[in-house]
Amino acid sequence: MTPAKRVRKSPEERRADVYGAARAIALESGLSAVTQRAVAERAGVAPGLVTHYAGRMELLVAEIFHDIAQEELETVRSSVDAVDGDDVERVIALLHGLIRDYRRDVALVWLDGWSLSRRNEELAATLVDQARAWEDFVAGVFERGDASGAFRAPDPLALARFVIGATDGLSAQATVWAGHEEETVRYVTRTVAGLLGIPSSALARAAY
Amino acid sequence: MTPAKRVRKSPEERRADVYGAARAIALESGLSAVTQRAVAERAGVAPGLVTHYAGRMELLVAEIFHDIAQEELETVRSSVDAVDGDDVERVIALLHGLIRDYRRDVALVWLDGWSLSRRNEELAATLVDQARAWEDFVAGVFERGDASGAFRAPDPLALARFVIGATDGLSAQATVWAGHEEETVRYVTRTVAGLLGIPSSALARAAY
DNA sequence: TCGCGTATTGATCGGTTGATCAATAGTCTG
DNA sequence: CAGACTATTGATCAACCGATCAATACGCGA
Repeated sequence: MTPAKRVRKSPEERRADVYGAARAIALESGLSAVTQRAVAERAGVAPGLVTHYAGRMELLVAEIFHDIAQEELETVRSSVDAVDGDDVERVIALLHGLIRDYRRDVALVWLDGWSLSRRNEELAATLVDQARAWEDFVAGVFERGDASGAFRAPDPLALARFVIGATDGLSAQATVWAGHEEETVRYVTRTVAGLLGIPSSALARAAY
Repeated sequence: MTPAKRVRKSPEERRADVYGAARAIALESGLSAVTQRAVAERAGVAPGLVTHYAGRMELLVAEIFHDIAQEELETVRSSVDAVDGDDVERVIALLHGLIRDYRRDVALVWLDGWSLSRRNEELAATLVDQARAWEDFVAGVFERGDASGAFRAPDPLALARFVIGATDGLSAQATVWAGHEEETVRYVTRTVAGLLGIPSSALARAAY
């Protein structure tokens, strides 16, 4: 056994390596696959270095979840903010982000998160934070449209919870109705549009 | 160490003990807590006896999940069948069963199931079966109401998937909107009623 | 009451996990 | 170029996991 050649990097760079590896594993194989040894191997590093940078593995898992959830929120947020049309089109963009562009890997990470949070306090706290952030964001889109008179949303927060819950649940079931994604996406979009009182003509205009 | 006194039971009875213990653990602490030793201790039995009756632990987990999911389906089904009113009242009863009477422990078992199914083939198959059974049941309720003219449900299966997905997702978020259960339940009920074209007068009649 | 069939035990194995830390070796500084 | 600082290693620990099976002893039928 010849000892592996060492490469010495700056703490920041190495930390980025480790977190990047953990993130990739989470997206590929789920949060529960983010183990010390798996991360170490993927990062091309000794197991001890992972906990050296992460502290406890539970913290690493929670932080990775935060990063993944946060990034997806930002992605959808910016795609909604990029809309220069009216508030109806913003809602369409939001629903696209929530469903059509739905990333199965991210959905599974959320699923693992809910399941794992029972045994990981930090993860549980992070999960609640992220869920709240999503609620605020989605409710904000509804609220704005209601204020501008583009559609009706008397209870934006309740509707936000409903829409988020529905899309979360539906993506969990993705394994079941594999092959019916397009159909389901269209159905959800039309349903939410109906709830907001958005006429079908506006939907058609937005390529639906 | 004095050896524990043995009690000899019929295989059927002992099997029931073991499965009962596994079921209780699953409802209390989640599917991932259903381990050989935990089940053995709870059943007051040696670890070896658990696998002796269950075969592999993965099979036991899958069977336990099946039993829990199946029983809840039957509970909701019979509460809907017990309605002697019209089809609108059947839908109300269905939604009550899906949401208001929602059992958090069962919801968490479903959550664990989705998460664990990635590493447990039998569980994955059982999960798909149960999800289909729920879809069929809920779609059947909508279909019947549509046929009788009590409400409109042009695409019962798609609506069933939507409603189930929404309630699943919402129950996953239960920790987040703790304290807002009643509000959310009412909102979902009114929303689904709206989708079916059920007038608010009919809802009011059913105590909503 | 005895004996036999079998239900039951519990120690054991190989595997996984997270955490720890003395030893090692890069690399920057003086 | 020498030395010190510190990033990195990897073996090691205890705790868990599922699976196995020879040994044991319970309790029914004769």
